[in-house]
Amino acid sequence: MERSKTQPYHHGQLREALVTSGRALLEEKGIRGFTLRECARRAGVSHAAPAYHFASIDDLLAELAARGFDELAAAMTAEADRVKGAEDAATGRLVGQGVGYMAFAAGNPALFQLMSSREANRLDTPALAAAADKVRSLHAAAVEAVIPHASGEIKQRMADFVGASVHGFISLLLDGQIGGKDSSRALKARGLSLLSAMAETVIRTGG
Amino acid sequence: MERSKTQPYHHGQLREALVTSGRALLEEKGIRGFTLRECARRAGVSHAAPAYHFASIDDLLAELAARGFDELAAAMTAEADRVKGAEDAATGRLVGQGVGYMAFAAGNPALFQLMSSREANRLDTPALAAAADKVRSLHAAAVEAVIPHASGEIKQRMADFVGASVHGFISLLLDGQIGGKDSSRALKARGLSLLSAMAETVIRTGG
DNA sequence: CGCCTAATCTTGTCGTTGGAAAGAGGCAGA
DNA sequence: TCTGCCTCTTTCCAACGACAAGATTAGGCG
Repeated sequence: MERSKTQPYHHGQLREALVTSGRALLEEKGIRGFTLRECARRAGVSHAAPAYHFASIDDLLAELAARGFDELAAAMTAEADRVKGAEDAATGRLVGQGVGYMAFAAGNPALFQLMSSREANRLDTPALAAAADKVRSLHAAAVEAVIPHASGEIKQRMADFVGASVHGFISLLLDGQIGGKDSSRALKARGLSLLSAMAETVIRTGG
Repeated sequence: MERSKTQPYHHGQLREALVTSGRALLEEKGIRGFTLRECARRAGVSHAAPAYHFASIDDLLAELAARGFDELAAAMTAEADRVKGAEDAATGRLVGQGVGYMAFAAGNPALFQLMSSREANRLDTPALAAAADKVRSLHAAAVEAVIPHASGEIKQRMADFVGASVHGFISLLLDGQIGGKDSSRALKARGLSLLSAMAETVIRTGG
C-alpha cells in the first residue's frame, strides 16, 4: 500500500475524527442512514478501525448524543445569559433557556432526534445520562428562580411543564406537524408566544 | 417443496399480515431493529414477497405510521367522549383528548416514535399526511370549543400550545427524561396536572 | 370445461452493512 | 535494542434491502 506521504498507519485522533464525521453524517443522512462504515470512510480509515474506539454502532451514537446534550446545555445557558437585562431577570432567563433549546434543536435536527430517542434505541451510558441530567437541572433551576417560594411539588410539575412545552413545540415543528407553510419569522413569533404563555403559567401557578 | 397442507402458494392477505407482523416487530425491536425480512418471516412468506405490496421498507413504515395516526385520532376521540359529563364540557373534551393522546403513545411507544419522526426518515405519503392532519384538526377543534370568541390567531397559537405540551410531556416521559423512579400513579398525576395547567392557560388567554 | 394472462410468491443473486478474527505496523518502556 | 501492547488493515461471515427470473395459481374469457 502507498501510504508513506498520505496517511500514517496510526491515525492518532481517530476517536475525535469519528465523532466529527459521524455527526456530519447523521445530519446528512438521518438516523436510519447512519452507517459505521461511512464514518470510517470519511475519517480515512478502514471499516474495522472504529471497533477499537467504539464497541458498536450504538456506542458511537451514544457518544454523539451525550455531546449533543452538553452542547444543548451550553446553548441554553448562553442564550439565557444574553437576555440578562430584561425587566424580570428570572423570567427572562427561563424564556431565554427555552429559546436556546429551540435554537439548538433547529440547528441540529437529526442529532436532536437521536437525543430524543435514546431509550427506544437502547443506548445507555453514564456520560449520556449525566449530560441529559444537566439539561434537566437547567430547567429546574430556571423555574426555581421564577417561583422560589412555591412548594417542591409545584416546582417539579412546573419544570415538567416547561420542559414539555419547549420540547414538544420544537419537536412538532421540526417534524412538519406545526406551521406547514409559515415563514421562519412567523414561526419564531409563534414559538415566542408559546414561551410567554408558558412563563405566565409558571408565574401564576407558583404564586 | 411440501406446501400442500401447510401453506398455500398465495397468501391472500399478505399486505394485512405484513402490517400486523410489522407493527409487532416494531414494538419489539424498535425502529433501528426493524427489518423487512423478519416481517416476511413472521408472515410465513419468503423474503422477497413483501416487494409486491410495499415498494420499499420505508413504504411499509409509512403505512404503519399512517395507521398509527388513525388509531391515535380514534383514541383521542374515544377518551374525550368518555368524560362527556364534566362540569365544563369543552374543557373536559380538551383534557380528555390529551389523556387519549398520552395513553396511545404510552401503549405504542415505538410506533409513536416512528410517527414523530417521519420527516427525518423521509417518508411521505398522502395517506400519512391525511391521517396526521386529522389529529391536528382534533386539537384545533377542541381549542375552538373552549375559546370560541377568540381571534383566529389566538386559537392557532393555543392549538400549538396544547399540541406541544401534550406531545412534549409524553415524549419526554417515554424517553425516561421525566419522572425517573416515580410510580405509574404519580406520573399520571403529573400528567393530569400538566393538562389542567394547559387548559387553564388556554381559557385565560382566550378570554 | 379449458386455457391464458396477470397477479402473487419463491429462489437466486448483488452490493452493502455490522461485527469478529487474524495479522501487520508502530510506539514506548525495559 | 528488544519486546509487548495499542492501533489499524485485511479477510471473513451472516444478515440486510433490492432486483431479476422463474414457479404457481386465481379468475376472466372463450
